[in-house]
Amino acid sequence: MKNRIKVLRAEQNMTQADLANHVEVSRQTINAIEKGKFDPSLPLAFKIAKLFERTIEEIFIDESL
Amino acid sequence: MKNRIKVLRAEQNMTQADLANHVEVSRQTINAIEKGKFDPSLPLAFKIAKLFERTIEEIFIDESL
DNA sequence: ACATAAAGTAAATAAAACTTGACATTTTAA
DNA sequence: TTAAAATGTCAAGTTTTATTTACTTTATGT
Repeated sequence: MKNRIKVLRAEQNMTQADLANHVEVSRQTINAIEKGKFDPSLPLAFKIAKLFERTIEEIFIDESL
Repeated sequence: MKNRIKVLRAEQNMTQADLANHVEVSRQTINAIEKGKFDPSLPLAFKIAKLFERTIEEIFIDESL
């Protein structure tokens, strides 16, 4: 699963730590998600989407056929 | 987290087992998700959304403030 | 009423999200 | 150019929770 978190962060001049604080996870969790090391839980995906005022599918790109 | 899976299933005359087969999880997993006992993983949420040709937010309703 | 399909639930397991801490690399900007 | 900030990474551990297996109850149709 890929995602556009990095660009959305950039648009808001937001650091990984900033985002982590806002959605209440560790900085490393954001980093790992951003790098595609694992997927966020659905609730966390919603939190992130809400913060960026986007839909989940606008942020996360499902790569399964 | 609530969801509209039950109605979407009904619209398609689909049983929990049918849906489970399509998205490759156990029937009980669908039942538990449907009853709100837990949330699906993000990949599973995408699978379900794709099957019903809906967006994730059209199916899953985030209740966090 | 009876057989069967469908749905519900509990307990156990498996899996994966998430944390912590530490350190290395890259970017920023002063 | 150098210090600080931001990012990347990795191991190891915790903990949450998704998912399964097995069993019970309810609905459906004949």
